Amino acid sequence: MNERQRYKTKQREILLDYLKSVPGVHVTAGDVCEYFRRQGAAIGQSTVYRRLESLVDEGVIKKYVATGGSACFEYVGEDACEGPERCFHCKCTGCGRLIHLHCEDLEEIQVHLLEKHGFMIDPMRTVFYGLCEDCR
Amino acid sequence: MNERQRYKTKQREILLDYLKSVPGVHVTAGDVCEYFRRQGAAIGQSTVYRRLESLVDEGVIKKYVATGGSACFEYVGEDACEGPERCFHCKCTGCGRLIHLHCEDLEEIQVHLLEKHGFMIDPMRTVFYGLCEDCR
DNA sequence: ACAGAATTGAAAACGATTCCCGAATTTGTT
DNA sequence: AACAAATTCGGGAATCGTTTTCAATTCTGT
Repeated sequence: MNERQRYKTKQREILLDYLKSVPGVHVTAGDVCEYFRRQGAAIGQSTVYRRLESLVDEGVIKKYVATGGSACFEYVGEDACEGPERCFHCKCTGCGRLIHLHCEDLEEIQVHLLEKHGFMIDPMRTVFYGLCEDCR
Repeated sequence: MNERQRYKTKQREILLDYLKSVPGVHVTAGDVCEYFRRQGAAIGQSTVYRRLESLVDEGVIKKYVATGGSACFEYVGEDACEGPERCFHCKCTGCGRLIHLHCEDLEEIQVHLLEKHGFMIDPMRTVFYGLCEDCR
């Protein structure tokens, strides 16, 4: 529906580069701002927030809820979930690993939620929290 | 270690009474304040926040957190139909509402994730993000 | 009724995030 | 290269939800 164009700007690029450089690490918007401030790089904080949000929309990074604090972001590795729309993610609260799932059965919950509960889930923004195989 | 005494005050009592009167319903601190303001009841907002927090500590109510918006609270009834552990939450990115779901079909995804992917999802921590019926 | 401890409420402080808006940048088109 | 339109930028102000401050009040056990 909403297919407006994305401009690729310097700010967006260095932000993504930074996130890629710290894989598996939770980073807050504040962390990002501070990092770039130290670097002397020019990114306003509003831009940081804006770009983080759009990267989440694109499924390139994941956003996590920090209980009583600021949101955390993390780069979704290259291990390509071909088309982020079709891919779910699980975050292990034990080891912190981010697990990619492309499973057709899981897509049923999208259908189920939509048809039975009228809720249209957004896989790009949704993360399952729990324990991975190793951590149990 | 820290076993300080709790005083039972009028404010604490009417707050808990209110929460008990709306079982299974998500209530924000703001909701509570507004409700009491309408009632003409005397509870300052700081007290609302403080008492909500201590009720959470005591395990009397549950607190739910999601990105973008205020925390929700819910009374954990004695009857408490199979408890909050058996219940999923959907957060509408449109209106910001946090929606409760206890649906047996949804529990299948727990089973599925566990058996097929070895991942043990924690419903208490997991929130589905997307659009609710009204917002689509 | 007393003393000490805990709670209260109003206002201020606070941190995280969003909004505003004029300026700058990017893109596709001549 | 020059242009116009769309998008993004950044700095500060504004907003939101929540916590803190502090003097006054209320609760508890004795």
